[in-house]
Amino acid sequence: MVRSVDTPRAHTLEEVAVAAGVSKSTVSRVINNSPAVSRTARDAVRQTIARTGYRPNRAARTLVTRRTGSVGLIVSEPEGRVFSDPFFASVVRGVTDVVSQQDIQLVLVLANDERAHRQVLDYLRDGHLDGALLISSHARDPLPRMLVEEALPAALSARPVSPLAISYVDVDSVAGAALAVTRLVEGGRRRIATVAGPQDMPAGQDRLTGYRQALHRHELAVDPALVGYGNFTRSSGAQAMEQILAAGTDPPDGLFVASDLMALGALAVLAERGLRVPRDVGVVGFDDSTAALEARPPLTTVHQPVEQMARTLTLTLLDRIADPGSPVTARIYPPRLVVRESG
Amino acid sequence: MVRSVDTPRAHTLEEVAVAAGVSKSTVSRVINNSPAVSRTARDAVRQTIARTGYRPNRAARTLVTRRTGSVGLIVSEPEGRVFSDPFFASVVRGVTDVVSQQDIQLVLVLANDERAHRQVLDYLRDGHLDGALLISSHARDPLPRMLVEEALPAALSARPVSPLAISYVDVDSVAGAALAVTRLVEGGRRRIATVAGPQDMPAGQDRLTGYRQALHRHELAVDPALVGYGNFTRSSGAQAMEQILAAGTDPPDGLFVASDLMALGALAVLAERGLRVPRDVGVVGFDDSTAALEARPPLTTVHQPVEQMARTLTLTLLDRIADPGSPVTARIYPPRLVVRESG
DNA sequence: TTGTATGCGTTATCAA
DNA sequence: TTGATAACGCATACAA
Repeated sequence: MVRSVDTPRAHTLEEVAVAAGVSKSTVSRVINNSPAVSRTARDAVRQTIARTGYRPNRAARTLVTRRTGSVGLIVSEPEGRVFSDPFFASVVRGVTDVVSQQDIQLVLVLANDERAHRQVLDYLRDGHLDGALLISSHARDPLPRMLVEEALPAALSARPVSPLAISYVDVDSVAGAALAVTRLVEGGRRRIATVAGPQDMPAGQDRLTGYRQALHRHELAVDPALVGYGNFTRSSGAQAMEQILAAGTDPPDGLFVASDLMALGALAVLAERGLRVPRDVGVVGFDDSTAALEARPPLTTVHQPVEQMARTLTLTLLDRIADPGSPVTARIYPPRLVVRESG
Repeated sequence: MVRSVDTPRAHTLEEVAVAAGVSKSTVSRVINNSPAVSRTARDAVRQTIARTGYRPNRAARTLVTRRTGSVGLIVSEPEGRVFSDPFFASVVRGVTDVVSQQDIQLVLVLANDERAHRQVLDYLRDGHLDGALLISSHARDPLPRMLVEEALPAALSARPVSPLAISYVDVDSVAGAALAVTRLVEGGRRRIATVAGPQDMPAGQDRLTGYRQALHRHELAVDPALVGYGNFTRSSGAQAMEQILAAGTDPPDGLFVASDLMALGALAVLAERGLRVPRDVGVVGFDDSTAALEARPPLTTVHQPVEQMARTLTLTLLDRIADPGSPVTARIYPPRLVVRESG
């Protein structure tokens, strides 16, 4: 960082070599941490690099190593719904955290349609991207399978819909939902409704499954009228809630909402109807990030350590890029209840 | 796209040249649309390219042209608050729309601290990035000035705090806010409150200014008790609203909220307090995107064509990258009221 | 442990 | 209008 004023900045490896009195090869070795360099040579090179502020040319390096040092963040979701989701914010933080420390670039790619899917594959095949991080893919998203078939380095931010030889991280949504509903039951609630997620996504399916499991386990009936469906957005949560309130004879005394954002929508509707939380209705949600904290009243939630998951996911991908033979891994995070006051 | 099965894929310019029976130079010229190529040569090359599925190597090209074909999306905001803002989603859509059509990569960079700021500058200086798109910078964000000082290609998503020789797009927030308040006045409201934005951001300042202007123009007093401040997040909107309701003797009969997300927070508080919109309180907000559509009840808003602005912004940057001598431009979009039902 | 020489795939210069 | 040829900056096989 410190470099004397009269030292001209070195722009190439060769300039560093000359200044340090060694060959280009030696400089290259030092930069790439080759062990086959003498202490004295290494020190000399390191010093001149520091003094001259030299930084390697990425393109030149890529040309010979066939590595770009950049990975794609592929948002494979129709019309960027993901973006306004706090879940996404956490993912980005986790990913950039890992990536920026290793001087790797994160390339943002929106892949909504067929054409965009092909583009992603081309990018990987052409070596513009070393690997791909896939965010929030729907059941019918063909991208994960395409990536596996072409053996391109990739990792998913959630369990793939059908079994696939691809690494991913996820939370145990079944257990999480069951945990939420159990808490409501143990709090004395008997008419427990749920605002469920989309049933073409594992996260949506699993949370509904967990809800059902918990009810069965406590010998409570599953009333279809108490189940509404949303697509993880705030407004869809509100709609589902309205539907539940309209359909039922009695309003529910407990509510499990399958996502953060939907919880906000559902809470707004409850407030509108004059239903107090948790006096009238106990609510437990899923916690993607801070939205749950903003909920009014504060919401008891099943916590998802999204940022940490994203870090793990990124490291997994980088491993795989470095060593294509590394095994496929699946990391399932256990659920944890964060009790605030509601529910 | 169509290419016969027995045609081996061409990976280099040279392979294409051989297959087409011309020299590398000619192939290069065709690819770069040089006019100095005969029709016959051009056709031959184009055909073989299509047949072999050849695509140029980005790194090799970058090495000689000094252009990476990628621009940075710099999110210079503490702790990615921007991410959960629908404003950001629209920006990303607009930017990717332009960028993907030109086969330019979008590199996502979170620049929260000093260190990250330097990194952005380094990236640009080192030529890893051809230019930078800056999102939502605060008053004390030094990045815009740093970019200008080093003459690095950049564009801002909003008017810079202090005058700077840098291109940007923005909406006329003063006029927009005035438009909103005027509508409330003309609807017969007299005690008009505002949930204002942060006063260290132009968007926050201007909207408060517009609010004041409109009140003055209609000879209504500005009551400090009717002004609350948020930071553009949903929860801060709720807090500001609570503060206003707590402070005042009478509740307001009109409300102007300086942002989309804050409006949702404010509406939730009104609902909680049993204040009906628009019966008790007329509300007009600012429309960053879809959040306003999700507002319950539907909100009359001052519309910001964020996606289009982002497209313009991107094109501006690309122009500047192509021709560094191109003039600095500022595009201010006029406000437009989208009447839904409230207000 | 070090240095020399070659090649990565393009674009650009120059001569033909 | 075309083609040889020389960079671009780096990593690496090989020789020393």
